[in-house]
Amino acid sequence: MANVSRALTALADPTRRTIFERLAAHPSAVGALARDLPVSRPAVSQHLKVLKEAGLVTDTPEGTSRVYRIDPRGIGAIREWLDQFWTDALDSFAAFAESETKEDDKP
Amino acid sequence: MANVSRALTALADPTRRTIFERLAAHPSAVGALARDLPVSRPAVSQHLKVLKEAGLVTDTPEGTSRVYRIDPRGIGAIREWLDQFWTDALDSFAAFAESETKEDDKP
DNA sequence: ACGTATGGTTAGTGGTAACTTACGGTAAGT
DNA sequence: ACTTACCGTAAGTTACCACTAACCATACGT
Repeated sequence: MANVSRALTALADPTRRTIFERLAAHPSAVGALARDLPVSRPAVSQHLKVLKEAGLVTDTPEGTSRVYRIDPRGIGAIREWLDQFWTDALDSFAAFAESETKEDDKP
Repeated sequence: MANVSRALTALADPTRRTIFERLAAHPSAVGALARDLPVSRPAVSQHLKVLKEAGLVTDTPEGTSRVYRIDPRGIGAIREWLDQFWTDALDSFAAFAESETKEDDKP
């Protein structure tokens, strides 16, 4: 719940979403990410820190480099949070839609 | 995709998440929401505008009032976006975890 | 031991977004 | 017609966030 808050704020930034999608394709190091992005390397490093604190990515030291990969638990937390409303929203919306169509039947 | 971007940025704000969760429980008007929130009524109105543009809520004029309800399509868009990485992330993470345990077997 | 390569951290700055106050607009009741 | 209730919009202020520049730390190769 509290982690969902940070996860959503983390994914709200377009640059962080790009980094996240890129890591979903294949794990990468900071420099490799910065080379293909229009921002500097420190910026990428800061974004990765936010993503890591949100539980969305994990880092592993690999020699002198540092490889970042996606942490499925972060995505899972958001999914669970969304599913909390999913069925209720569908039911509520279906009931509303039905009442609307009934409204149209009025003479 | 472009809508997912706005949906995520919309849900990133804590106040908007509160409004969203409250609407998930039961549809409400602007004034009713503002009465139970620590922000002014125009603030709630602005937040609802953002949520509406993100496809997360819908509004219906009801007499002099205006009732807001959740739009399931917004949640669905985020779910689909997440599912795009869900399986890949699980596979990638499982492979990484396995390689790590193999690493532990080394003498 | 020294140099190189790769990353993380801090200070400072520009832009953006959330909030309040004030105003205008529409619908129902008298 | 006037009043009341409900809502949206505009302008302005404040706070926060993303970014760059500069610096420090760590691991590999010679």
